[in-house]
Amino acid sequence: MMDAFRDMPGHLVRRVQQVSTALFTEECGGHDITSVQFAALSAIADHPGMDATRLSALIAFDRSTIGDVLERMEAKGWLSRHASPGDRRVKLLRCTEAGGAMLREVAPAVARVQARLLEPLAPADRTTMLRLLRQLADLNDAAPVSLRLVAQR
Amino acid sequence: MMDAFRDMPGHLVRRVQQVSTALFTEECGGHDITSVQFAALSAIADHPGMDATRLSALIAFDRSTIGDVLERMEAKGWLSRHASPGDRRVKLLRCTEAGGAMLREVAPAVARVQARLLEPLAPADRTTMLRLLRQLADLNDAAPVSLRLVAQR
DNA sequence: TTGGGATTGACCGTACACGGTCGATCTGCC
DNA sequence: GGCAGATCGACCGTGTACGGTCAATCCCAA
Repeated sequence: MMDAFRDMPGHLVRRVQQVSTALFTEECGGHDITSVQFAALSAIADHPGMDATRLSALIAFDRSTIGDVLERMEAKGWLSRHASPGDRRVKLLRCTEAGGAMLREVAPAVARVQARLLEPLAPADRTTMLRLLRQLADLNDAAPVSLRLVAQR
Repeated sequence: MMDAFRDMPGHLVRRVQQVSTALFTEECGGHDITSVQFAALSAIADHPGMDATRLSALIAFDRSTIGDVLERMEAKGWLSRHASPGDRRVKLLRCTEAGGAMLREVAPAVARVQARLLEPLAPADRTTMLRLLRQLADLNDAAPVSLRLVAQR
């Protein structure tokens, strides 16, 4: 079986991920933002005062990684982290003015990424693809242990 | 639009990638092999005497990364790198006995990963998903520049 | 034949993924 | 009231992604 891995769903998903990243970089590269940072900033703007653990569950992030991502975004002035009055362990996240401006600025480019990603499919297939992706993604049974534990609460 | 990014194809693809990785780790974690290393070893076994650049094009790898991956696999004794007689720049790749044994050993686990990844879909949808993924992945137009350049030759 | 452009692998820097640990802190249960 | 267990953020180690540079080498054309 020559090059059997080429038809494996796992490998294909990895390649589509590559395409997605490449499109994002092409459309938004000039704004010094990554797809991961956009998702995080977007979620923080929608849920002001959230802590990092809740954010990681919301956007399916590894808790170990999110600290670095937030630090980079804080350095760029897109968000603020301040201690929670009720719980001294927690740092609450808020989107700054600059962060909101960045979100509005890249929104059209992000929309283009999504459109271009599914563009090669027939219009009917695009809807199907979205439905199937959602089905696979929503299987937290298969999600990393760290995410699964959080999701159970 | 609350949490709009949750329905974006880019975000969904990222999450499916996560599921895929988690399944691979769960099934093959005990063998000290990653999905990336499996794809590389598999390709080398199918194409003995290939060089690293050709390998990176075949399995859609970044040329900058593949050196480290190969080094780790060489350290585990799964492959050998020796100079090409014709071109002193090139290092030819070959799968060792131990590498071949590892491939045979994990093959059933890798097959289970692929099955489990698509398991939540209806049988008819699995075929569709594979077709759509292939369609999106084969768009080298959208592939990273480094890969596109190699593919053009 | 020689020089310029292309190719190869090594390397660097940054960003992310994920499993794991640690100290500080909160919470529920006895 | 106090202690065990859970949680939070910080941190570490390894593996991967990707853009970029560099020296060595190859190849083609002038």
